[in-house]
Amino acid sequence: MRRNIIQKPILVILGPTASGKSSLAVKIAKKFNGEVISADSRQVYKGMNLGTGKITKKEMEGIPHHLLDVASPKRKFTVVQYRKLALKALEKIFKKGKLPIICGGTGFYIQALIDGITIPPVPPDWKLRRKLEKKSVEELYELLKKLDKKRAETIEKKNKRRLIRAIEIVQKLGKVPPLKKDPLPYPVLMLGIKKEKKELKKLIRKRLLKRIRQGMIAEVKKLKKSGISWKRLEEFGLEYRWVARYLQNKISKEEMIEKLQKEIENYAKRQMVWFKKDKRIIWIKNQREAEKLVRNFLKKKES
RNA sequence: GCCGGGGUGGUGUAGCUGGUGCGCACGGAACUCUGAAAAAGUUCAAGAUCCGGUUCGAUUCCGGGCCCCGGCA
Repeated sequence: MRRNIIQKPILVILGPTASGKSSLAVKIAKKFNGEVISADSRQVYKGMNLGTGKITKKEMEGIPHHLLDVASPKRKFTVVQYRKLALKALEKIFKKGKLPIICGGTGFYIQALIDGITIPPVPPDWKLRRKLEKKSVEELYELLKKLDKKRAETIEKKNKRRLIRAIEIVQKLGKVPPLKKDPLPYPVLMLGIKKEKKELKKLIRKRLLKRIRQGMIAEVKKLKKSGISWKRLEEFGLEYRWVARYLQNKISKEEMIEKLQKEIENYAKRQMVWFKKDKRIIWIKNQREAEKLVRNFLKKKES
C-alpha cells in the first residue's frame, strides 16, 4: 500500500482577521485538489455572513466548504460541537482522496481539532452557571479550593468564567481531570499569513467599509427581527455588538465605525498572541510561498 | 449681561482638611487559555495641573484670563 494513502496530509491556513485566509485557501484547494474546513467560531452560524466576513458562494469557486452555517445563532455553539463536526468533515474529505484545508482564525478551534484537547464530558449547565454567577470571584475560588484543591492551584484566581466552569466539572465528575491531548495521527502543515501591522489596519478598514456598503447593518437588523436579542448580538461581539448598539441609537454611525475599527484591530492582535505560541506555524507572505511549501509537504509524504 | 457649577494626562473622569496630587476607564505594550474563544481574565509602562500671587509647600487659598454647562434676563 502506498504511504500517502495512509498518511492523510492536512493543511492548515490561519492568520489574523482580514489577512486573506479564505481566498488563499480557495486558490490552494484548486491547485491541490482540496476542500476547505472553516475554523471560525462565528461563521458557523446561519444568517451571519457580512458581519463575519464569510466567504460567498461565488468566491468559493466551486470548492466545497465545511463547517459554515451549521448552527442557529439562537443557540450557543461550542468547541466540542465544532470538533465533532470537523472530524466528520475531515474523514469525508479523506475518503474522497482529497486534501483537507482547515482555514480560519479561531485558534482554540484549530487547536481542539488538530491537537485534540480532551475537554471533560460535562456539558454546560446554564442554570448552575447563573447561580454561581451571583457569587464573587473570591467566594468561587474558595469553593473550588474546597472541592478540588489541585485545579485551584493552577486556575486563574480572578477569572470568574473559568472558576465557574471548573466547579461545574467538579460537581459532575468529582474533580477536574488532568489535561490530555489526543492529536490527529496525520501529518499537518500549518501556514500562517503574516501581515505588517500597518497594512493589516488598512485591510481591516477597507473591508469594514465595504461590508457596511454591502448591507452589514441590514443583516444585523434582520437577525434582530428573526428573534435574536440585543443581548445575544452583544455576545457575538465586534460587528454584531457595535452595529446593535448603533441600531439602538446608543452611538452614532461614525462612532460605530471608529470603535469597530479599533476593536477589530485588537481582535487581530489577540489572534496573533494565540498563534505566536505555536512554533509549528510557518509564516508566509504570499501565495507563491504557500504553494511551494504545500508542494514540498505533499511530496515528502509520498516518498 | 447677571447668578451658579465646572475646567486635571492623547481622551473621559476621581480625588477629604493646603503637604511631595498621579486613582479609574479608553487608548498603548505584553500575556493566559480544559464545552461562551469575536468569550473571559491577568500584568506592565507612560502620561496632566490656563496664567500669576500668597506659602517652606497649592489640585486644594487669593487675583486675573479664556472656555464649557445650567438658570435668569
